[in-house]
Amino acid sequence: MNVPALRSHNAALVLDLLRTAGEAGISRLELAERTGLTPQAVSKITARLRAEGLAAEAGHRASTGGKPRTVLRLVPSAGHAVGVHLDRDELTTLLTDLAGTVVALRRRPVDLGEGAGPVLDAVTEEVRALLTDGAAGGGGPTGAGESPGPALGPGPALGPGSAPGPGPALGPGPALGPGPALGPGPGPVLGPASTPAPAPVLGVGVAMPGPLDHHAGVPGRVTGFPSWDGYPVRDELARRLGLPVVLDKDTNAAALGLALGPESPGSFAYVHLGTGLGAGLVLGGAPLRGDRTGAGELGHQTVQLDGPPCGCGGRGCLEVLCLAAVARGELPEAARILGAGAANLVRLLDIDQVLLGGRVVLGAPEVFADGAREVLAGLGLPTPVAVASAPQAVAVGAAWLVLAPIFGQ
Amino acid sequence: MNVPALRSHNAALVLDLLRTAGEAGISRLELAERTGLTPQAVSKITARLRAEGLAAEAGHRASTGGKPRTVLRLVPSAGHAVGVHLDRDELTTLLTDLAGTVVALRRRPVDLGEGAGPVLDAVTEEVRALLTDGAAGGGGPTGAGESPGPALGPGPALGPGSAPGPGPALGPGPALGPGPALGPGPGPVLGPASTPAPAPVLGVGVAMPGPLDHHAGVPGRVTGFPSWDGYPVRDELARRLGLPVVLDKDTNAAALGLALGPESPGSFAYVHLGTGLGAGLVLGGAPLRGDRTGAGELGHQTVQLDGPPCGCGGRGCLEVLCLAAVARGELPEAARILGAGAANLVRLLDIDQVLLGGRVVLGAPEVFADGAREVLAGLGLPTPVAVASAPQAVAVGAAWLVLAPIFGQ
DNA sequence: TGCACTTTGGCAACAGCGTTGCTTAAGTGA
DNA sequence: TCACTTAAGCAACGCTGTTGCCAAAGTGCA
Repeated sequence: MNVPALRSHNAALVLDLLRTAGEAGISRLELAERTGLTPQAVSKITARLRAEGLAAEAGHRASTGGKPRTVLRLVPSAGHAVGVHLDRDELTTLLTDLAGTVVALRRRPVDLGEGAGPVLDAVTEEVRALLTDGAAGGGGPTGAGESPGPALGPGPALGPGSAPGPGPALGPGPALGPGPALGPGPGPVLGPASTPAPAPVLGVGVAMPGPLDHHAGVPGRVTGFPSWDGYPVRDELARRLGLPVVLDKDTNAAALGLALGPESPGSFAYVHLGTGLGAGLVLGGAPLRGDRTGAGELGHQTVQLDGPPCGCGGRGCLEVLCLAAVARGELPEAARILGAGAANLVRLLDIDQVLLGGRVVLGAPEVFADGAREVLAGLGLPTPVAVASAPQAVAVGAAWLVLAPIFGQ
Repeated sequence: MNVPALRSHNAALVLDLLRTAGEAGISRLELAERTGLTPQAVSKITARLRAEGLAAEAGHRASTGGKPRTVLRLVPSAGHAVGVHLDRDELTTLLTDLAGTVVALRRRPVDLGEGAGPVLDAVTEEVRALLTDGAAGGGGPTGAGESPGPALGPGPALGPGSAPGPGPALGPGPALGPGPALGPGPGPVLGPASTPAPAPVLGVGVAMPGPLDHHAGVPGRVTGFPSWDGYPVRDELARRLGLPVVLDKDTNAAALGLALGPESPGSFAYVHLGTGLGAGLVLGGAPLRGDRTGAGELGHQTVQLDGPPCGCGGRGCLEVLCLAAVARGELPEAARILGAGAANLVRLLDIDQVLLGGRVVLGAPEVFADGAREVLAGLGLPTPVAVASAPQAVAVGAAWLVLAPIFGQ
């Protein structure tokens, strides 16, 4: 790591603390404590962030006998990201601001079986529509002046992005390079930017079912739709939209979104029961992808030695047992089986929480949550179980694929 | 991260590359390529490392039409670590150099049931004996002059250690702080140190069964021996030996040692079948501990819904089924069950290799390896299965608990 | 009302990081 | 012998976070 990388690193550190502080904000001295940097260093860094339009002062704390601390906040409208959830039968596209708040949302049916070409046509249409229609207002509740809608196109790069590391591979297309920072630039530095430039769209995150090559942006095996295997989704979409594109598995994206959202525990599993059964794992705050983005293949865990055969070649796979129970209408039994799978995760990975999601779960959230809770309690595990209720959790997570690197995640 | 932390970080980066290069060594330009730093920066960093006695020049590569590259190597004898494996019925202590090579080894029976006091007496005795008897020679095959044996005692600190981060908690006792570096210091910088100071022992790593609080250095629950629960093993041992002590679960330590040893894949699971069944997980090169050091609890994975009851409150736990088969003398069946557990790991975590170890496995290594291999192959998983044959794998891993932070791991 | 005290946060000088530009060292090949 | 190539050190430099100092903006007591 060299000195510019150090600068990016610390800026991302501060930016992430601003993000997690949310609307409550955070003072310079708190930032210094949390980062381990000196107050003076934090002052310099936040001054740069304010000049770039990413942070703003927002009131003061009560005095404790001296000068009151100035509260700083992230300016969510300083950038936007597109999240695309490409499910087997539905396409969800949405636009979020820097804080991950959904600004605009579109949904339409789609059939992955039609093949990559027609489906990517649909994605392109939806994203274009989102960026022209949905681009009105949407500024956060900062009160520091509404910004105009996000501007389509590459635009200047935002924040730290040049540090070599395991971040998602962005590109080709317009790269998120070091370059000059976004916003009003180093011109008028005083206070909130008087005439903020249109906040650019930083990129497009795409979440798809099945394992894929996350770095190359190529699906590996979309079960049931072999025509997608190896299709260069990322490069093709980046070419069409003129924006950086990141690709990841649906459950991984959902887990990322939940990890960076509010009230996220350090380690948790997002268990998704929809047309299939999968999990997204977040360990110590970081999503676990695996070298082949294959991590989280919960559906084909053997939980019944010599049980009923599964299409994967195994026997007694969790997915088969669980979905069979669902098909029989025995939801409590399905919940019990799902609970056993969740308990295995909790014990193996020492995680703090289980989040359930997916269409089947959302059809009877309490049944599944209670069923899983009961299994865990029976094993003496106090791990809380909750339902991730937002139906667009995956699409929001897809947008976080773009946003996360800005915050050093 | 501040500037001194940056310096430590890059030094650790270079040191780790020197370590992995082993006896073959690595040139400055290769280091520059691999770290992303400029050749000049690498020159400065390696000059410091040579001045500290941690690295040395060792010959030249063949010329490719210009000045031949100078090969640099780690000086393994520049530091030593003690590894302690405290098993239920046996105590293994060993001394390694910086490269993790075992320099001296002691073994003796012990009974954890006697309680912490008497057992720690034994550990103290063994470590003292190791450091006085085993301290003769043992310098690596560097050919750069044999160093005298390791010197007991705190001595000056070695390498980077002040960076705040998730490294193992060392201490209290003599801290591995920033302080001046080990070796001849910035006096005579030319060539290999002419009269190297005795290489100090950097600390003691202890591996024990069962989950424990890794940061506090306190065992949580040593199954069958409740008298250990909550005993301050780390602090007590650090006080007696006057050395920093790090504590971890046995399987985690073994996995760490295997991860940092030669020929380690990026992600693997070390599956240990001895008096119990557990696993150490290494994902992307980093060991997974979990917040409560509970990760790797493979033994109580449910693989037979509604199967035979287990002492843990569950039914159909992998450990119960597997050990029952062993007790019946049906080793191939035990291997098949173990293979199913390993397959679950491979699929869930997208790992590259399965390493088997532990007393039961070592009693019939081929039976278990073949049995597990067969299960994986039947599921279409090409993941290689190997046996970690060294009986002191856990003790070596314990020593790596001390060494790993030096290399930024 | 006035003054001492506390706390925040910016300005300026500074040490030290990796980088850049250049030079020297040490080989190959015609 | 000489031109060329490659490796690696020296010196100057830009920029990082740090340190020392001081102004700003509050509280609290006389």
